[in-house]
Amino acid sequence: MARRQAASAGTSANEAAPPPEKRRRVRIKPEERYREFVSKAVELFAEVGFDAGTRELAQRLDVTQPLLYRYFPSKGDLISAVYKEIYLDRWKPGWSGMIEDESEPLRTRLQHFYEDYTETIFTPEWLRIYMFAGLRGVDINARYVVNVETDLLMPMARAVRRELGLDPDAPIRPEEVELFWTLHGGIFYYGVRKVVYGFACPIGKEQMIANAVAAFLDGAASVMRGFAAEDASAPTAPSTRRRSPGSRR
Amino acid sequence: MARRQAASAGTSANEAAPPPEKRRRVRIKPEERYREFVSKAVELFAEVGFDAGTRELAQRLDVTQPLLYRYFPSKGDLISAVYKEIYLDRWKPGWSGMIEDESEPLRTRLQHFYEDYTETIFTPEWLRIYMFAGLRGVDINARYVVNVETDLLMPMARAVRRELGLDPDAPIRPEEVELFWTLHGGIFYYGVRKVVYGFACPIGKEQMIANAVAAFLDGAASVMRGFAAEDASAPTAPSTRRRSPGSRR
DNA sequence: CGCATCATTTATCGATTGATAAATAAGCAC
DNA sequence: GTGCTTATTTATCAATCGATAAATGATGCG
Repeated sequence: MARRQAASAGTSANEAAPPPEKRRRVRIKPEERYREFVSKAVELFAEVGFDAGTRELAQRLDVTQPLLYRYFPSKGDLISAVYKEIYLDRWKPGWSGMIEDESEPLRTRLQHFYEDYTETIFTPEWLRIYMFAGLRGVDINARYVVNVETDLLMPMARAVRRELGLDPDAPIRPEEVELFWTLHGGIFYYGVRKVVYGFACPIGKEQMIANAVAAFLDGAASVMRGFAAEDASAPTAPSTRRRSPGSRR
Repeated sequence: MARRQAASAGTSANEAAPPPEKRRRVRIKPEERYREFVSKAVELFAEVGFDAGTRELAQRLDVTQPLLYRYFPSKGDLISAVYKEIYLDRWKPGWSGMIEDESEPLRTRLQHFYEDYTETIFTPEWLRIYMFAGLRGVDINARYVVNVETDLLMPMARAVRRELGLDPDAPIRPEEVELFWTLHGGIFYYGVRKVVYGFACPIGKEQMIANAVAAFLDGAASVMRGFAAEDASAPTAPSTRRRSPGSRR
């Protein structure tokens, strides 16, 4: 917790930094600089968090700190650019189609989807920035979570319904979405343990996905059949608060 | 991102803080002060993160900032005390017994356990400090994760084995632990979405647990029977790398 | 080559940080 | 009440933060 101590143990003459070291000043196209900045900012913020200093970022870029303010009016704007890079640019629109495309069996589709999805998010950059952003209280994570529901979990729910011979176009119940969240969250948390907490997971990613999907699909079937039975017995007012098969009390 | 601006728009005479406001100075027993400090530090660090200032903490305690350094040699020691409060003091040793006690059906036990466990961890303080600590890279989360495995997940694995008529004393395979992690992580992530990301979960905690446990127990049964079959066909070298029933490739 | 543009650097400000030393006073023992 | 212990405050330091203004020089165009 001690402050960074004086780097060189030389004469602490109180004035004049030891190595003035004329800087080498190269000019680079603005667009390329911008990309450099955002890329390194993603890396730095993922390591340290959004409290990382602009001076440290400039040092990693081999540039002076005020130059950052030519490209980003404030540190907040730099952070917004980082958000965009992680949340928007790395999202693949093909994922929802991948889940609903019926040319392969459901289990295989989910396996392939989650292998691809986790290849995107199981990196220190993605996971750590996602967690840092969530803790900062910005609404971005809440919005991302909405995307996950509409573009990933609801397609999954429809796919499972087709598999079970249930109506895929009937409105998806909140309980169903929540059920798929447990699969999604379980897989997500594997990445957090491995990548963020540095925990040595003894099982490979593919095998973990295979087991999770297998167990989930088996178990979800009966639960979702239960949901459908409830809907059939009371077809009106389909959304609000009703018992689920496993719930007591 | 702008720095905190001058609180009062009065005369910025450059010197002399506007309200000297003699402080009221009450003496409190050291032990009680210590508890006060840790308690408020938990609250503050959970909100802001461990970069929260010692002055802000002192202000919330209605005390001056240097007083903190009489109780904690450095800010790092304060953080350690916060860790202890969250990770150690809030862990209930009875949980593992709760899972393995066979006086109730397994599904009921898991339901009750997770209701109790989530009552402990589904608070802003617990979840946010857990995430902040994990991102700081301290080993505490990795150690906590070991505790979860040995005291929660492995008891669950044994319980399910008994349920299925399998040998509960045979060594638990890594694949099995990993399988229970998906249940645990799925439930955990519900709390993160709700408490940390502020996402409005449409389903109550109890109902979500009920559905997750029901789906998982159904699905886990077949997967774990598959594990046992593999063990039976090759009883030696039980641990390393083998196919699981759901895995392709 | 000379010149203008603008990417980059130097210098610096005011605020805030963790931490230390010394002065002060609240509360208990007598 | 007197006095001692020590919990608490006042004052202050050096480092670091985000941000701004002005000086500088690399590059491309004529």
